[in-house]
Amino acid sequence: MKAREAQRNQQIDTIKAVARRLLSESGPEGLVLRKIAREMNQTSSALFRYFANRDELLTALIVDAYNDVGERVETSATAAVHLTPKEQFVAVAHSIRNWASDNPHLYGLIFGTPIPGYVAPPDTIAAAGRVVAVLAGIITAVPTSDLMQRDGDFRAGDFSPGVALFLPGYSPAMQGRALVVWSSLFGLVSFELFGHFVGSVLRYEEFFDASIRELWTSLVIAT
Amino acid sequence: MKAREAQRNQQIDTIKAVARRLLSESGPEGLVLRKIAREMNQTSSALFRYFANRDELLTALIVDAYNDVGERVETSATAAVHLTPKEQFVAVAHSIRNWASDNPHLYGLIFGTPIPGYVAPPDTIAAAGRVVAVLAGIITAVPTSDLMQRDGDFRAGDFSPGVALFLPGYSPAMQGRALVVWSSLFGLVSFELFGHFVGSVLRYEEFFDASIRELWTSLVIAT
DNA sequence: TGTACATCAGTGAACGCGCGTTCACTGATGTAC
DNA sequence: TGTACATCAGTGAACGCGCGTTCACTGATGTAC
Repeated sequence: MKAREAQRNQQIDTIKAVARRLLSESGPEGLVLRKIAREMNQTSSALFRYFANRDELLTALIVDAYNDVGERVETSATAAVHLTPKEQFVAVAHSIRNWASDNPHLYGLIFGTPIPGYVAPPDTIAAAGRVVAVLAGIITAVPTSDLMQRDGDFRAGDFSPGVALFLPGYSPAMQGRALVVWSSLFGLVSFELFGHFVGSVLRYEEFFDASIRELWTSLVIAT
Repeated sequence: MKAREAQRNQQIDTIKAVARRLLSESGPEGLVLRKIAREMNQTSSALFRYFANRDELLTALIVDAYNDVGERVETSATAAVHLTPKEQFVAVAHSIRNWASDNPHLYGLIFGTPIPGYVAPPDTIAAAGRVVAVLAGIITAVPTSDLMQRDGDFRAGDFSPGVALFLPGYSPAMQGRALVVWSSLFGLVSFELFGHFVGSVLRYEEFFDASIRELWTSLVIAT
């Protein structure tokens, strides 16, 4: 029972690894079961012992991807815990960007255009929350007196309990700004990865670093 | 010559219209030449009179999409020309968001995950510049004394002549902030459209409005 | 400890399907004198 | 204005290909007494 189960798990890992490589080479439509089987010197029908169908494999890859960024982000946050919140934020932002450029195909899978007809299962949602939790945690570490007080145009009631879960007790304005910073961070990564900065930005990493610091200033009072 | 040419153009338009519908229903991989032909009650080989191959049709759709947002943005900017720069920016931002939610499949095509192996032809680049030009134009309309003076972490030389073309004579910090605002705007739209705000945001349009105003404050001195 | 039985991994053939693209062709529409 | 010729749109058959998934099967690995 032990040996068989271990071998089974290893087989699943191999399938996913090959699938990831195909994905990176030719995108979601290049993710072809028969190709995977061929690369493993197996019959395509053998794959159905491990995944009921193509969609199930795709889902596994997506969940893995979320957990992969999640882990990377958590690690970098832990390593930066002795730094100022701002530097923690910068470190975490870079870890997201690095993960994205190490795994552009996976990044595209989870932060790019959704695959039509594909519906994310609950697993995905839990895994997706890890990055958000880390980012919210950093904001939580900022002394309340340092936080931006201005209310801006965010009014109460614009948000659901979702944000409040991560930033309980914070003003709607603060929650709103946090959401903006969160999505802006991914907007920067997407624009770089998807080629929209070509011709406009030269040294991407430096630009990203400065941009992230710029975003942070919308959360705290200028020092 | 006249009649035949007109009919030809109309035929091209029909093909593209059907292609867009298929795209919206089942994404890029649902864009199948034989399906298009079937819907037009034609043979699939007839399509090759109008597009040399599938890629050429895709390119046409992409260029059209860029021009479509471009036009929409230019129209809304013209209509808002009598307003303050901030309100112009807000108006233009909403026009982008509205276009995106009217044409989510086209938005995904140009601002989502790039199609692997597909290389954008120069036509695309020119068309893509229209939105950028409008956004830069609004910044240009702000009196210099109202612009954010702080340099932040943006240093000279981080950018290529690309930005300078749209914002000539502005400080690297200002150019950098403009790039951040630009990508953040699309980050907000993408997160909303691609489902990453589900559970966190309730009233999307209000949230977007407030977010855009928040972004603007990074460009101008608080009033 | 050895044997009978159950479980599981992988095979190989097949089903039914759809795709992009080519090519020789027909027939209608336009052009030139 | 009428006729000969050229251009173009669309046809239909075919090429070569690959796909996801099913199913009856073999043979090896584990389990229970």
